[in-house]
Amino acid sequence: MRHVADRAGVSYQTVSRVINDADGVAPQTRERVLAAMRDLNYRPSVAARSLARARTDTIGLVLPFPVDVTFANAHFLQTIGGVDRVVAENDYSLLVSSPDDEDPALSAHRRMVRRRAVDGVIVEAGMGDEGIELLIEAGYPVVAIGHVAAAVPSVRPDDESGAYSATQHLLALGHRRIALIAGSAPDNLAQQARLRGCRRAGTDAGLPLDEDLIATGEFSLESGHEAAARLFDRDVPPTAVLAFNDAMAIGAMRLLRERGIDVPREVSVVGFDDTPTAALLTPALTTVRIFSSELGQRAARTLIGMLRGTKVPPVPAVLPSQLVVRQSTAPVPARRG
Amino acid sequence: MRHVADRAGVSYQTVSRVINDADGVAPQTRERVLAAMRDLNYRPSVAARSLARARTDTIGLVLPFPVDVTFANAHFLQTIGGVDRVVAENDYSLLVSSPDDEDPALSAHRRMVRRRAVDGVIVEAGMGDEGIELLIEAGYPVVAIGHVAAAVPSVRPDDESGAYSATQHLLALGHRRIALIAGSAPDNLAQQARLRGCRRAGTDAGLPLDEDLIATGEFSLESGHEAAARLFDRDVPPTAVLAFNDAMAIGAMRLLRERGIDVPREVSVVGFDDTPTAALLTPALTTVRIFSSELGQRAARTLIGMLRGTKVPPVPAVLPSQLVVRQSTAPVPARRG
DNA sequence: CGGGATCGTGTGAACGGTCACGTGTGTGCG
DNA sequence: CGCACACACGTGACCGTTCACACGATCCCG
Repeated sequence: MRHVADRAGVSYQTVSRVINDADGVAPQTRERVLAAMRDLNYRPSVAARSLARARTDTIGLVLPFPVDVTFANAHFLQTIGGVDRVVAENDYSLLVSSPDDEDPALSAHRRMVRRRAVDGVIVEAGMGDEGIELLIEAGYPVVAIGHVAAAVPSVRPDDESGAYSATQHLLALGHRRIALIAGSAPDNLAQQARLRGCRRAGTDAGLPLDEDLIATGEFSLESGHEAAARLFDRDVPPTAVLAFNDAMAIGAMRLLRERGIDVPREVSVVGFDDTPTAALLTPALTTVRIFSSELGQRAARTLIGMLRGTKVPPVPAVLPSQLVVRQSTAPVPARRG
Repeated sequence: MRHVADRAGVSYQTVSRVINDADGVAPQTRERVLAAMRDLNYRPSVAARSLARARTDTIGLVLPFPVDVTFANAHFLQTIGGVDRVVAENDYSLLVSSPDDEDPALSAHRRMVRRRAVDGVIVEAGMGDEGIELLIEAGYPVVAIGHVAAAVPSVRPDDESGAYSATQHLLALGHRRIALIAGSAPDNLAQQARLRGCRRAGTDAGLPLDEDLIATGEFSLESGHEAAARLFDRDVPPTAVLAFNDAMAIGAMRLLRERGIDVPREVSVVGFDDTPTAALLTPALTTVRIFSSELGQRAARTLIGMLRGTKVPPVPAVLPSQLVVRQSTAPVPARRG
């Protein structure tokens, strides 16, 4: 309905100029056009615009899990919050796609590819990389958040060194029986990096970790609770627990409280992520901070940069992680008997 | 690049037919076209398609808060999870827009309107209705989730009766000093409905609520904790607490535990929403179930129905809420002294 | 006082699809 | 054996923008 708009005197390409505030349009003409647009309550059509410009100003976000489970994880919550902010600041829209039940590994990507509706895609690493390959084949610029093997730019926390320093911290406090509550997907790269960090800290200190003390959970509070239950049912229970996210650490703390085991006097607990609630617990949780929101922001900025023509090499940007020592860790209690 | 596709023998409108699997195309031709599409790795352009069809097959979702705070609320998590599922099932895409800091009440809606990129909009009620009006003026079909005054179809839980039955439950257990932990936005309609329900339960029983025992929070665990602290600092503390969401109820329970007050023996606690974790607490939380996911699904279905031509009157669909009695409520302890 | 920049605006052709038709085959029927 | 009709496919126009140009004024300067 642009011929309606040029009822305001001029011909409709001039209106286009005004909209894209290109130069080469007289101030008064501009005013006239703007007024007409306002009067007629005119909104340009993105469809036509993106057809002509061959871009949509929309970026896609593919989630590793259904919306309700993805966002239940505080880390994803934060990263995606960061993405959203940057995306909005730069006047892009955000199109989300989440996997369905039938094909968790690929459906979200596939849906994103099928309709050519976005300029680029941010993917939260979670499952394998086949989905990412799909997107690349389809010609999308892609940046990943988290640990991926695919040859795309990515941003991720330094999982290994985070795990390393957390373990080191516990070792320094005298702990020898350190339990891990890891994730249950052995092929997850972030998971592997963290395990590597833990083990390396052990061997570096000449005190290798007890592999029997590795339990797994689903990154939920409940699964942390259950994993802790298994660990503390053992004949010789651990004196410290390092969980691979805060939710599981909180679950473990809950179990310890139920069993009347004091944290940190009897058992130390360390989390991962530094969720907002970590600081508010009693005792406040010692945890590895990974700057989730920054991760998301950085990913979004990288992608937008790529869309604007910046060449970005397909290497991961690694953001440092940082151990935040609070009240849930303490020296190992003196051995009795 | 459709002329590339009809390298496969036919002329490019036939390809269009194949894509939209319209009838009137010979099976073998169809096969030939499909093969060609596959060979050339062809994907139709949504832009062109939506230009020609005057629809985008995308629905917009406007959030009441930034992504990270919206999804931190379990209720929103569930509703939007429901929306997402239905949207995906019906082959629509989901475009999300969240408010920025400058103009929380309108920016998300405005951004949605500016680019005419969606066929219809689902809005999570939160702030006022001006944003919704904006969308209506722009000509969008809109359906709201939650309590709104605007003349649009909406789906919402029965807040009033939920609050009513929760209060009634506490009264029936003999509680007389019932504290409320409400939200802090007095003009929120859901909030008002819940308060109305509580009060009505009181007056119906001839035992009006003590208005002094109404504290407010921000629907977070921490704010529930703080509100409870204020309530239990009083000379004559309440014997029951009804929080307007589960997170605040959990916060209250945490405070009570810190103070050595047993739930439910000494104080009963009731939540609202029936978050998945509510059942997993110890003691398991008595709470008002509001079927959040169904709310979202229903909203999405309604909107999609509207997009397909169904006329939907601008009245709210009210889903019943239902009190789930678990272990956090018990008869008021016998008065001592 | 005329000619080349420069500025403001109009022109035509895409962009990649869909849709309402029109046309050429093959089939069934009288 | 010829007619009507269904079916398969091609034709042209259009959806609402942007873009590279062409064009006519205006301006500056020699």
